Amino acid sequence: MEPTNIPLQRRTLGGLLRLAEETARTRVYARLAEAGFPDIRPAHSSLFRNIFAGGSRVSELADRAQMTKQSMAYLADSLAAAGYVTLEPDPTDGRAKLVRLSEKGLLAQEAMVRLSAAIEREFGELIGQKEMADLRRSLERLADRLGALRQSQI
Amino acid sequence: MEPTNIPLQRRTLGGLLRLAEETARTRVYARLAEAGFPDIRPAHSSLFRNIFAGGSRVSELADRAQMTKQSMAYLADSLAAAGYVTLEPDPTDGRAKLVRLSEKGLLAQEAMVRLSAAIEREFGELIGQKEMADLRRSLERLADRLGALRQSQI
DNA sequence: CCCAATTAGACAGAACGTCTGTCGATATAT
DNA sequence: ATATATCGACAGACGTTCTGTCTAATTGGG
Repeated sequence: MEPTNIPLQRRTLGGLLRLAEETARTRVYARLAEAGFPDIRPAHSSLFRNIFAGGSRVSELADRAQMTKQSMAYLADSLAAAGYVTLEPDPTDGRAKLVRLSEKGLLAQEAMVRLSAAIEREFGELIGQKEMADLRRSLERLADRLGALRQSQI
Repeated sequence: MEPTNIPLQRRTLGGLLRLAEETARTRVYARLAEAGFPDIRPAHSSLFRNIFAGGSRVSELADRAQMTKQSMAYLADSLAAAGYVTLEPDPTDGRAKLVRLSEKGLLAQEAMVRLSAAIEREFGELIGQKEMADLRRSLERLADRLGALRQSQI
């Protein structure tokens, strides 16, 4: 029997990215639950990642997260039900709704950033902190260039 | 007004990985559709990634893809309906079902690998081919170490 | 050889996150 | 002042995953 058991010789870039991302995501949300934030799910990160300190509108958040207003409204509602954000009418625009992080929401956001950094350090222990720093820098550069592309195409 | 408009100063590792992965995924599946395989969706990659040339069982595929047998069976059924795989009873085990790539399925798998390589090259044009090669090597090392961890924990 | 335990998959039901399409209310610009 | 655009709400759908339960088939220990 030949040792041709590996389905794909060269792993795809997408597969490699996905494995790293999924591992990081799983760890972050598991520890977030242990830390007292069990009702925050991965999808909520599009809100936490994009909200401003003074509050943001749903459509503003949807724009930045590159998703529909409906989807973002669904996330905002579920986070409001769990007490992470408050929803108030925007005084400057009668149509709009302001999403604002509550005290608990701020703590959760801080915990997410802290846990993400911890997992980055753990990855660094596996491949070396210097190599991990290089990896981050490359991903940042890639993200910047891809973002620039997206801007210019609009 | 302060320029404190960026919600998070330091982008999280997960966010960076997700952006790269999502961009690669979107491009691969858009071009796959243009190349004549419009009914292949991202979820199907867990099957294409893990299937052996001689065919594989559903539970074998589910194991390797780290998902439930039900989920993999659903993917296999939908790919069978679109003609990418055939489902035959396994002659060596009356309970089992063999999933095998059809001619069309093989072509699709090749196209996916080819497109993935093309997008990797495009990313390399953005950040430099050498830096891209380093990035891949780091991700491969990380994947290997994470895989080793997972093995030892079972 | 038989019975118990395991394994392969099927089926039903649910949850989650996303989408489209339509709608009323409010702002904005000509 | 009216036409157009925007904000969010509502209803409905789809894709992907999960749990839980079930039958059929296989395997191993006594």
